[in-house]
Amino acid sequence: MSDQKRLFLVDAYALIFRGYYAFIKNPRINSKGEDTSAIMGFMNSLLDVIKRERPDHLAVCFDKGGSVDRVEMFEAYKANRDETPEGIRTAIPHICNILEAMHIPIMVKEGYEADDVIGTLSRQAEKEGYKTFMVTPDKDFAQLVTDNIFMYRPVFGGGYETWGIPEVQKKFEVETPMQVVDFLGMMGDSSDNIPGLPGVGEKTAKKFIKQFGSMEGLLANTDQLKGKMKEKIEANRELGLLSKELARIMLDVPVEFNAKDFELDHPDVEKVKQIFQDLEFRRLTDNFLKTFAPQDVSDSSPSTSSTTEKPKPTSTPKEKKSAGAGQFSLFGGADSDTTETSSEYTRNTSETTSHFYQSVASGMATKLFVKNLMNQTSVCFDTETTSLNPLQAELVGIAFSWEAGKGFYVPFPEDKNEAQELIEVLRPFFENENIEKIGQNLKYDIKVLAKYNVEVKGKLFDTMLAHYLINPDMRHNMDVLAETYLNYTPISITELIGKKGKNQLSMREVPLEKQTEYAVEDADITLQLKEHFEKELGEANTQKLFDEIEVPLLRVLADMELEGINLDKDFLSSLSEQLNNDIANLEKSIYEAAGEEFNIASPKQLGVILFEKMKLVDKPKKTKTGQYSTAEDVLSYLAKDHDIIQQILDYRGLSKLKSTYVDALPLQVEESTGRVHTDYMQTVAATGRLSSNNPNLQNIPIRTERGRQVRKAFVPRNEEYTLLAADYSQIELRIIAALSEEETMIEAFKNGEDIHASTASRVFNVPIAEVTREQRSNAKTVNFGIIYGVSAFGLSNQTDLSRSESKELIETYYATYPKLKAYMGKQVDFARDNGYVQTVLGRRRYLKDINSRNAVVRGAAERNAVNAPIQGSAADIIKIAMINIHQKLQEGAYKSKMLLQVHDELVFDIYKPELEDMKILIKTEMESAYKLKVPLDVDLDIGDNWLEAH
DNA sequence: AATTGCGCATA
DNA sequence: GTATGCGCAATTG
Repeated sequence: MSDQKRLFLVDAYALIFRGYYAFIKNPRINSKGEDTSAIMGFMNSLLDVIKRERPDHLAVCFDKGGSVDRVEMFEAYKANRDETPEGIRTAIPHICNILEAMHIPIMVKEGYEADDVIGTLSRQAEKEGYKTFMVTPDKDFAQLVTDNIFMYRPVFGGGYETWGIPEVQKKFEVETPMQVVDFLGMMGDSSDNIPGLPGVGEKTAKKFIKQFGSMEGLLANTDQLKGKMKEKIEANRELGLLSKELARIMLDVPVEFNAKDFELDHPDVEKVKQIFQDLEFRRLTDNFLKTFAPQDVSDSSPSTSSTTEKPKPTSTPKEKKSAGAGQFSLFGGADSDTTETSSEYTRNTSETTSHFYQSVASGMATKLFVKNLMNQTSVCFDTETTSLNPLQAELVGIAFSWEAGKGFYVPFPEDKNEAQELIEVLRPFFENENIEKIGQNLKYDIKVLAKYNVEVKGKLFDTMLAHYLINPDMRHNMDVLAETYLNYTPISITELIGKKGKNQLSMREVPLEKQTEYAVEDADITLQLKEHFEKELGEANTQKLFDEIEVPLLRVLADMELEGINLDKDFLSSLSEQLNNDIANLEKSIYEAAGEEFNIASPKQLGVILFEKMKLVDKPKKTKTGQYSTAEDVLSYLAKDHDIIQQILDYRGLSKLKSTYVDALPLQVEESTGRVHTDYMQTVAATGRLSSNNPNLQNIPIRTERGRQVRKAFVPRNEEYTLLAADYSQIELRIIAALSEEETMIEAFKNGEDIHASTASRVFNVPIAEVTREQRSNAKTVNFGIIYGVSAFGLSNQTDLSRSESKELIETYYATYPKLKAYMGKQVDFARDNGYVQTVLGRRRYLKDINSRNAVVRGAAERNAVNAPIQGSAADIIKIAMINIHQKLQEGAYKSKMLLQVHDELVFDIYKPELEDMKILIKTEMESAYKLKVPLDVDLDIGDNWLEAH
């Protein structure tokens, strides 16, 4: 560890904003009526940094008067930023006073931004042999990073991450941090109003950086570009260069780094105490005194871990992280869970890690292997197949691992009979109740094995599901997990079988040796991930969710997917013909009205016809890409004045219907079963819902008469069966009523009232019998809106009400249901304090933006805080119902099957003789899945197709 | 052949 | 206002 001096440069406004918004919903106001939120927030961060890092040198940098140079270059620079809030402006003088009393130097330079001051100072310090840490969340600073200059970014939930050169290289895909300027210049930055190059976003910018290295490189080589992109860039040379200059942090601010002045000195304790007292800070005073107590701080500081590392924190991260090993926190006292220790490392791969992977080829060896396998208590396995579609997949091999770094691969013969013989040898393992099976996305393996008539029994541990509960917002690919948690890069599948498309190999064509390396590595890594996640699941609720909901559900979903649903192809093809007719007719009259033929489906061409040729409107609305907007709402508005518009809308509707459903669905019928098998994704929706794809059976039309017809194509297995649809009535509204304990609403549900009419009767103050259709409809819109976190603006867009009428309606609504309002506020407060919200079963959704200083971003997080527990609890409840129903169906050996889930609805193929039993079983299980203060109500419908069963 | 934005289907 | 997935056009590789 070096004993290089460490300088911390704090980006004051960034931390002040963060602090201020942390308290925005319940601001700190002292008895003098001063809003002290910003001061409190900032001081907490500052003390936190000092406590964690014990810098020897520290300064706080402010902006002053904005950047004269930048505004001179570009008038709009930062023009669309909100004005500084009152609470922040008044805080600044106080903060300066405190810093002064703490003997912490304040660096400002009129006409320069803090970025520039920090940039300049960090370079000067570097020359004098310092390591500099720029304390800021702002990504722009990445351009300043060098071997000796780091970003020290606060991350949500407390803690910091350090960005050195490797992090910047990775994050921005650049070779040197300096290229971040080119990158930002190319793609622009809307919050700073850096325009960027038109048509260049993140992807293209990264590509250009790799290809040309810089903005100048790009502009000098536009001859290598083609088409539209070439034109646009050549036409915007100046803009590009300007953008780059705007993005560049200046390094020549007339300030001077004087080591002596920046030394972290002892504060004038009395003076600071006095100021804090005037501001009425109690806890902060304690915190301050502890931070500057002369003794060893790491023992007294509450946030430090109990490990007895030396109190003096270490310097720049240097250690190599070893795969699988616990992370060693490089900043002595820092919280190791949230401090990301970086980084001069290369990631491990199978080439740099010792391992023992072996294939088990001969019959004799296989028998010995299975004998060994059966002695294990917990084994990770992974199937390799010829297809991602489990119904078409043939086994190519199965990898097993039960010890990190070791594993075996059993290759499968191509001959079906021989393969079946081999699986019989392995059957005892899979069907053993006492051996735990570990895997990544086990639903897939279970489905593949089911096709070989093998059932996977015993306890399961799915690393993908585990990670979904631990961190629902991340992706859960094994490759990503391995890199994140094990610092290990597995062999990529493309390395083995090539890019998707023409020359892609089947796994079968890969040499055995490579199959073994790849497959066993997967099993090995998954096993190691399991060990990691097992600990993280520790939280009582999460563990329970995993064991009692997600893992059992995986088997249920596998069965539903294997079952599929019967589709009436003939019906769809006749529907398709009808649609074709109608579309052709519309097409004809549209071309007539327009006077020419064009692609109606192309918004671009359509816009030109409508607004340039026909000039239907004086000043047409444009989209942000500069085209005429032909969006639904714009056109609907014009529809009553122009027949052609209505025809275009009809055309669009019918084409969409035809292409997305009527023509697409029959193509998804699985040849081997003659049925449609959707794939439920258990780990994509952040709220805990399932999603469905290939095909998506959760968005089959129902609202319009025409669209609804598609549902007729979903039919029972045969004449002996009927379809049954069971859906929860108003489940989300019942949940919010129950969780908020809003008695008025709870009573309405208990009495079985029409909840929207009931709401209307109360907010419009009329007897329930006299509620008009319009009143009920408006009440319904608000009821739904509440679940999403309504605004008056949103409501007036959805109803005929004006903005002020909407506002009034919302206020009356809250007055009618005061506890509902209180509940929403509580959720937001909880999120602010804890960084997450949770469902009835403790499923968490983390909301990193809940304290954002951007009002729009923060607002979205607040709506999430209200919506996620509602939507997520509903998802929890139906999952419980599915598991219980599935179990009952198995226990009773019923022929009836559960086929589909559509968020609040379950669809079954019912064997007619079982119908009465099923009605009772399904309704009972769904209504009793979870006990709330409001009864759950389920509607059942039966029919010869999905439309009738509704 | 793959990515992006738009528009639109569901709960 | 929440949560998704998919088809098409447009644009490039």
